Amino acid sequence: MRSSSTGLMAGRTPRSDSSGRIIRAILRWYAHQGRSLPWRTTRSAYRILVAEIMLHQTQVTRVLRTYPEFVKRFPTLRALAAASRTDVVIAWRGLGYNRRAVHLHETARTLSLSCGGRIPTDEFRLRSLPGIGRYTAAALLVSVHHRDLPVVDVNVRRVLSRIFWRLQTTIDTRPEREIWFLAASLVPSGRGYDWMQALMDLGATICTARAPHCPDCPVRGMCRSAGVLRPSNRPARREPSLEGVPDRLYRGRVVDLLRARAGHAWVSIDLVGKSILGEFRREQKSWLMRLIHGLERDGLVLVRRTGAPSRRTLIRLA
DNA sequence: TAATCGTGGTT
DNA sequence: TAACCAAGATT
Repeated sequence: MRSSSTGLMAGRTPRSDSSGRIIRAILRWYAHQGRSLPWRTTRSAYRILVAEIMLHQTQVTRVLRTYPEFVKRFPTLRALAAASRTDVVIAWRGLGYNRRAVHLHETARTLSLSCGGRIPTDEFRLRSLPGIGRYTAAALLVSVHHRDLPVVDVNVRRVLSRIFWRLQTTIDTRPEREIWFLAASLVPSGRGYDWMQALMDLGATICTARAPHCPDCPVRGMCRSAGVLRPSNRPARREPSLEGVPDRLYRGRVVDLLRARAGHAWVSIDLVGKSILGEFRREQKSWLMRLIHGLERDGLVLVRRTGAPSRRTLIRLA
């Protein structure tokens, strides 16, 4: 039975009468227009875990470039656990958010020690793992065990917000908790997996953030925001930067440099500074050290100081 | 709960 | 180029 008739949405969500039609229309669309992705055809919980972590805040097209090679290099959870962190970070190249590689590696080691190499079926055990939060725990339970649970990511939040509320601009969404509540009432029984994938595909290809393609949408006739969303003019937030280049980009450059020199042991921070800045001036040293200590905190690099007389600071991948 | 953190690509 | 964006996590 479709959830539209369960009464769970009483008084809280608009159009509860038509949600069944909306669900069916989206599932039908997904059956024909859904994307074909490698982590949708595997039965391996490990491979699904890798994909989910890689997909955090990362476009599918970018994950597609790295994922196949990564799971070929580390075909099982145990293989990943047995690898060195350096090798895992190197294989992570091109994905960004390098801390995710550290977290994934930690998770692999934890699970192969304590859970016999199995992915937990318990939400709270999953969420105790580094880098796994509410979204990822739910996504894993749905993808691996085909549980009928709500899963809310940025796509689902955007799509459901637009369908069920009449929004003004493309950046508007309803609050997180409202969407989780609504999402829980929509999951079609026995089809939670398809439903999750369908919503994400719709959000990624039709109901996109900046320029939704409403005419192509399977629920254009039932969506409260279809055709009415205006672009927004919200001012952007400033971020710390050195001469216009945000710090976060330099972080990535430091890791890239170390990746390229893997096996060459330690690199002095003067060389690091020169490499990423071109010219490394004395007054930039404290800035660079702050950057490097951040990487150290994240478990990405090791820092070592040599004694007198040279007193240099050296770093390498952890 | 909202703000912050954090990469790399696109527009 | 600056602003925006992408299968979030954390505090």
